Amino acid sequence: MDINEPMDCVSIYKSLAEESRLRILNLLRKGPLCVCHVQEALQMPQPKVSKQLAYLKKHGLLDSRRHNNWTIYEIAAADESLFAANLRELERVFAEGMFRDDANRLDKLDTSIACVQRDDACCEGECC
Amino acid sequence: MDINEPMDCVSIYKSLAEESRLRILNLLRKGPLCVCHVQEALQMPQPKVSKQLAYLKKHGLLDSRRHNNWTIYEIAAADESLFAANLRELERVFAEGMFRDDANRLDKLDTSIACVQRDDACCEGECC
DNA sequence: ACTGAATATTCTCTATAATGGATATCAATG
DNA sequence: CATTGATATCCATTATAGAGAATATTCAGT
Repeated sequence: MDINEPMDCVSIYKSLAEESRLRILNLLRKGPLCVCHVQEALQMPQPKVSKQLAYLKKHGLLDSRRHNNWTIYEIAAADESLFAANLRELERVFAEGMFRDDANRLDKLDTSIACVQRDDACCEGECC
Repeated sequence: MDINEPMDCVSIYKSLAEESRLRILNLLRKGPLCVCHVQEALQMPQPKVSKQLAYLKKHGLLDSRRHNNWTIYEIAAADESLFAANLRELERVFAEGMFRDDANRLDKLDTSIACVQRDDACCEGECC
């Protein structure tokens, strides 16, 4: 993602200027996730999560791939861009404890029966 | 400016998520300016410039001081913050030529009769 | 085909913020 | 004290985006 136009910058900043989207980035920085896990960790209604994920993808911050019934989202590769720089900064902010509750809920999901051992566990371990 | 709350991050990103505000930061990165010079360089209506400057000050990105009739705005000191990091990144983006026309108009103002030699020149050289 | 789970889209409502024009304030000067 | 230039605020309008509910789509398995 290369920055030439003002709109590129504005688009990135707009994408980052919403709390639920920052919370999503906080979750995804550790690795890809399916929508349902983001929904669980954020404790938000599914349409809202889906819409914000779509927003971030539309603006180039996320990639997604379909895996059976699940859509796996992950942070888009973004070396040397304004977005990459902000990811590094946010990493620092997140590490200081912002959105810790979300991260804790996600951690429980990752190692819990609900994700790993249920027969409807998604992605066969790829995303959890 | 220390970042602890999500709103701090969101507020900074919102502040940066508008083209005219980025154009203002591009002008101010070289030093303080009064409103009229920003207005000249951006070729925007005075109320719009004034409002965006007020917005940036309200959200902690700018400081201002009164000097006779003029209000001098400058970028707020922001070491070690998310804003500081983005200033560094924007410096790079601006240096690549974004908003070059604004910078050129400002350069003309800085060395022109209109600013330096007229008897209503502001700030006695402090800001131009 | 039908079902159910996962995800996406649509709709309406609401809140926020930007725009443009007019006007108000404020400080210096005549 | 009236005026002028510089700046700030107000108002009405418009545009954008988030919220919440309902519905649609997609896919695997039966």
